[in-house]
Amino acid sequence: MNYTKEIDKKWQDYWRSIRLFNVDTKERAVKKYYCLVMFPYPSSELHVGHARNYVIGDAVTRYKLMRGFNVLSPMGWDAFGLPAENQAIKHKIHPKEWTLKNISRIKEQLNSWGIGYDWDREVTTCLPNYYKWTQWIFLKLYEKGLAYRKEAFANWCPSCKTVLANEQVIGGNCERCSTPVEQKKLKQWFLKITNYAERLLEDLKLLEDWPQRVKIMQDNWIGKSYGVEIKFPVKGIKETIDCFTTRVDTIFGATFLALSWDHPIIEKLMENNPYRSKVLEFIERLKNQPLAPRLIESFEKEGIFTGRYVINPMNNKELPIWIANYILSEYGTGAIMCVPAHDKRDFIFAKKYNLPIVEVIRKDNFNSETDNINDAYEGEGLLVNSQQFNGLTSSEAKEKLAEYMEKKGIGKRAINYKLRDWLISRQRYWGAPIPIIYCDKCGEVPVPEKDLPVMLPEEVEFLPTGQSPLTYVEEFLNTTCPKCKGKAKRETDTMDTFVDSSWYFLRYISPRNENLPFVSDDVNYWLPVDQYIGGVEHAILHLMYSRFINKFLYDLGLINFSEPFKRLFTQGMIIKDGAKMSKSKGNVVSPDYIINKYGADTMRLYILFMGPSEKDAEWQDEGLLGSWRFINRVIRLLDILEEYKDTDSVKELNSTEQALLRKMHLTIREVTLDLEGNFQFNTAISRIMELVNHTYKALEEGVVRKELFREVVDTIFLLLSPFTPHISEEANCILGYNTSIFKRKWPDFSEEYIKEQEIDIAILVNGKVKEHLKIPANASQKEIEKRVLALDKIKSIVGDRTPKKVFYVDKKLVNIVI
RNA sequence: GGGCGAGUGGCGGAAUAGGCAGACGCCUGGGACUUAAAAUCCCAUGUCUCGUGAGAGGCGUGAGGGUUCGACUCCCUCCUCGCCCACCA
Repeated sequence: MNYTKEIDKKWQDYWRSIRLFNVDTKERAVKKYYCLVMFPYPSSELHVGHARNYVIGDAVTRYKLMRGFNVLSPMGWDAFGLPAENQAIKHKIHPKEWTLKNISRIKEQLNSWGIGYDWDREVTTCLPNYYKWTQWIFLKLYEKGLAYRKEAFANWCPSCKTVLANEQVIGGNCERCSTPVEQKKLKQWFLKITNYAERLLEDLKLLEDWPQRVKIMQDNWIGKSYGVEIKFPVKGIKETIDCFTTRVDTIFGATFLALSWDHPIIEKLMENNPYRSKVLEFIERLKNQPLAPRLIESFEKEGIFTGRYVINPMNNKELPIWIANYILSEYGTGAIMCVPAHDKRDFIFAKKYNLPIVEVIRKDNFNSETDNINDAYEGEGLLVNSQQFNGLTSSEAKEKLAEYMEKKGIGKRAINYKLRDWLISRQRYWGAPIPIIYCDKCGEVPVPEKDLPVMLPEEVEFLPTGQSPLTYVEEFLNTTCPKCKGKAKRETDTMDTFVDSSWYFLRYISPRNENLPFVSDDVNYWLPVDQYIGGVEHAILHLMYSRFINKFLYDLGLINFSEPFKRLFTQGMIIKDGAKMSKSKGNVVSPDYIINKYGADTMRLYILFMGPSEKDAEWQDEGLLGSWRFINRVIRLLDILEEYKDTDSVKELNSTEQALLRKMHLTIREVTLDLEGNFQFNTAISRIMELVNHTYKALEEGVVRKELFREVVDTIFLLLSPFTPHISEEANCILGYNTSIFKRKWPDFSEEYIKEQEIDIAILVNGKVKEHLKIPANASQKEIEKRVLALDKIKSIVGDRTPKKVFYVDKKLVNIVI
C-alpha cells in the first residue's frame, strides 16, 4: 500500500456515503455523546493553526464512535460581524456574498482533511432561519425585563465618522486611520447579565471538568467583592454621597472624596457655586478623553476641587469633594472615599494636589514614621489614629466597623461585582436586527413573534456617517406600529455577534425546525455538551454569554440543564517563527500544500503529536516529515504481512511473541488512558510508535507466528484510527474487514498479558543507580535483598561497611544506604 | 499593578499520590543499499573527566536554600519568559 491523495478522497466519499457522522437526534437506544468544536468565523481560509481545533475534535469524535457512543459532531458558521462589513466598504462586495464564499471554501478545506461532521445540521447565523431565533431569544429577554435601553458611550472615530468596537481601538486610536477615538453617547441596548452574576459565579463550582484557569478568569471577570457602602452627608445641602469600600478599616484615614465626572450629584453641588464654570470646563475636557488610555495605570491622574465638602460620619471631619479622572462611574457608586496613606492611586493624587495623608494602618506594633509617608501601605495591619478602634487588626476592624455603621445608620454591608451589563447594540449593518419598533404614540414596542424574523435588507449603502447603515433603508426603517397600526420606525442597530453564538449549540439539535428555536425534549436529552473544544481566547466572553443565555432559557423552563458545557478543552495556539500564525505576519503554513504532498493524515498526526494540545506549540516542517515517515513505516507492515510466511506455530508462545503480545496490550492500555484522560494525543501517538518499533524488532529477532503478527497490525491501525483515519480505514479494508473501522470496537486489553514473568530491579547505593538485576516477578523482598547484596559490583561498592538501611520499592528498586 | 501558567539535551517534548531523568520524534554524525541521488534500513547522539581500548567515574531538569534513604516532582527565597485582566476603591 502507498499513501496517496486518492486514499483520502476514497474514504471521505465512503464516510459520506454510509452517513458515518449523521445522527438521528430522536435516537435514544444508544448512549449519546455531544462533541462540539467552536464554530469558526468565516473570514478567510484556514491555516494549520486553525486546523488544530478541528483535528482534536475529530479525534475525539472518532474515538467515541468506536467506544460505542451515538456521537453528535456538528459544524456551523459564526457568520455575522464586522470583517465582512469592512470588506464591503473596502471592496464593494456584499457581506453576504463574501461570507458565503468563505464558508464554502472553509467547508471544502475541512472536508479535505477528513473531519467528520453531520453536515445536515449545518447552522449559519447570518441566515434568516437562524437569526429569527436569535431575535426570538431577544424578545424573551425583553419580556422578562432583561433587555433594556439606556444611554451609553460608544467609541467614536471623528475622522471615519463611525462607531468602533472595542477591538478596533488600538492604543486609544482608530485601527484604520489612527485618529484618537472619542466617546459618543448613544441610546443602546443592554442585556442584564448582572442579574445572573451570583449564579454565574456560584455555578463555576459545578464545572469540574473545565480548565482551572478558565474558571479563574471568569471568576475574576465577575469580580465579586465584599465591603461597606458608607453615606457621607454633604455639608450645607441636604444630600448624601454613597461610597463603596472594601477597606472600611481605613475610614479614619479618608482625607478627601472623589467623584467620577458624570456622577449625578455634581449638578446639585454646582448650584450657587463659584467653582461652577471651572468645574464644568474640566468635566467637558474629561468627557472627550478617549476611553482606552484612561484604562492604563500610568495615565496621568487629574482632578478638580468642587468647592464642597462632605462630613466623615465617623469623626465629623470635613472632607473636600473632588472630581477625578481615575474614578470609574460604572463601578460601585461612582464615588470613592480616598485614603492616600493606604491606596496607591489616592496617594499619587494627594501628593499631586497637596491633600493630607493620614496613616491609620500599621504593619506591626512598632512605631513608624507618621509624618513622613513616602508610599501607600496597602496591606492589612493594626489600626492607629482610629479612636476606639485602635489596636484592632484590619479584619477585626472591618467586622466591628460594619456592625457599628449599620447600627448607627451610617452605612451598610454591600457586595459589588465588576461584571457589567452586556451592551449588545452595534451601529452596524451585518448583524441580526434588534426586533424593536418605536412608535410616537406607543413608545418602544417589541416586534410580535409572528412577525419574526425582522429581515435584514440586502440593498444597503455603506455611508460613513456614524449612523447605522439601516437608517438609510427607507423600506426597513419605516413600518407600522404593531399596537396602534400608526406610523413607526424600526430600531436600526444590530446585535453583537456574541448573541448569535451564545445559543448555537442548541440549534444544532433541531436545525431546520421552523416553529421553535429547538425542541426541548431533544435538547434535554443531548445536552449539556459532553465535550466542548476551542481556543482560550473565548475563555471569558463567549463562554460567559453562553452560560448566561443557557441559564435564562433554563429559568424559562425551556431546558432542564443549568450549564451548557460539561467538559471544556482549550487548545493552545500554533506558533511559527516565534509568533502566532497570521496572514499579516506572513508566517502561515498552508494545509492545502501539505495535504497535496503528504496527505491529510500526515498533517493530522503531526498536529496531534507536536506537543500537548492544551499548550502552544511551534510548527516545524521537519516534524511534519517525521509523521510522514512514521505513516509509511506503519503502512509497510501491511506489505510485510501480506508476504509473510507463517511459521510452524507451536502451541506455546516463544519469548519474542510473549513480549510482543505484552507490548500490544500495554499499548492499548496506555493509549486508552491517554484518550480517556485529558486528551494526551502526543503521548498516545508516541506509544503507538513504540509498538510499531517493537514489532519491527520482533520480526527481525525471532519467530513470530502470522496470526499474532496480524493481530498486532490490526490493533495498531485501530489505535491509530482516530488520528489517521484515512490510512486506518484503508488498512482495515486490506485486512479484510468489510465494515468501516469506525464501526468496529476499540480494542480491549487484558491485565493478564501485561503481567511480567521477570522484572528488572534497579539497585541504588545512596540514591544513585549502580546496577540492575532481573528477578522473577514473584520473588520476595528478602530474597531480592539477599541477591542484591550478593552481587559482585554491589559488594565492591559496599565493601566491609554494613548497610544502615535498605529501602525496597515494590518491583521497582532497592536503595542501599551506607 | 493583580491573577494564572511555564522554565528539562542542538530542537519539539516524555517522566510528578517523591522512586532508574531525557520515552517518542526532529536535527546531526557514521554505516548499509545505490552508477548516483532520493527514499529506506542499521548504529551513535545530555555533558565533563580519566582510559589506546572495552570501560570507569563525576556533573546534570532556570538560580539558591530546605525536607527526605531518595526531589524535575514537595516547601521557602529569587530570576526569566508567556498569557489573561487591568485605576474595580
